Amino acid sequence: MKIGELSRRTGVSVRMLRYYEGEGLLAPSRTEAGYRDYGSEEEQTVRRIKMLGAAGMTLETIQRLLPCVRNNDPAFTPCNELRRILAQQVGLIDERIETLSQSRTILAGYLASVN
Amino acid sequence: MKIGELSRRTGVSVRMLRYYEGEGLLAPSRTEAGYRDYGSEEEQTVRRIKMLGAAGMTLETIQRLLPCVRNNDPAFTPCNELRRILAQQVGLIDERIETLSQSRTILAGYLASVN
DNA sequence: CTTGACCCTTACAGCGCTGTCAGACCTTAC
DNA sequence: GTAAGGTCTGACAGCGCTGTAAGGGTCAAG
Repeated sequence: MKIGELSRRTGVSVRMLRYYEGEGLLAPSRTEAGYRDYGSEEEQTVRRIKMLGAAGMTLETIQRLLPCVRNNDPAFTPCNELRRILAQQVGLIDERIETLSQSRTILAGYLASVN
Repeated sequence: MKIGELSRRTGVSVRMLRYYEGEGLLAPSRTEAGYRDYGSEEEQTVRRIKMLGAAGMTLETIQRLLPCVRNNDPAFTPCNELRRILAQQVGLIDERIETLSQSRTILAGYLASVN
């Protein structure tokens, strides 16, 4: 399928699909005319990228994760990597939540003092 | 005092002090030579900006808040504004925390499925 | 053949800061 | 007078996407 259709099916903008490719997350074949040609494999990948992205991961991080997620054959694991990265990401999120909570406390304090 | 000293005393970089001014949060007088000249009033303001900033507020938001915080004379309140903004900010933070929590759940799910 | 809908690449813009560099002046002290 | 250190303005860069626009091919239907 061509990029427009993939975009419609995944809800990812054409712009971003091309961007994914530029960042090395996607490598669709090309028609003779130079049009990107995606298979259902790629569609799957895009959905995964979208999920991981929704989880707050950077494209760069997702890229390191993708080769592991692609063949979820558990035997193929140069991907202890995977666990490490995921755990690290969770840690990162926890930090951010912690920071926000502190901010919340500060502001709530202000707010209370204005009552 | 000159900008360098204020920077040292508040821990805010010279760059950012000038930026605050550019954004209208600060308006130090100038010496004949054109040097910025800050008083203890301004130092106070910078500390407040720093706090609010640490609480995740945008400079623009802080700017709307400052005139209220400056004269904490509670009688002088065109600043019901203040309460409104603070409450709104807290809401914003809560939203972000909620989003992050969802992300965390997603990733933790992945992580568990890899065990 | 022409039109409209897609596709291609390249590149600029914006979010909200923050660092850094360049070119030039001021001030203090030796 | 000179040198060091502080200050001034203005401008470019980068973070990680994301939209948009320009200039130009491709493909299908009429």
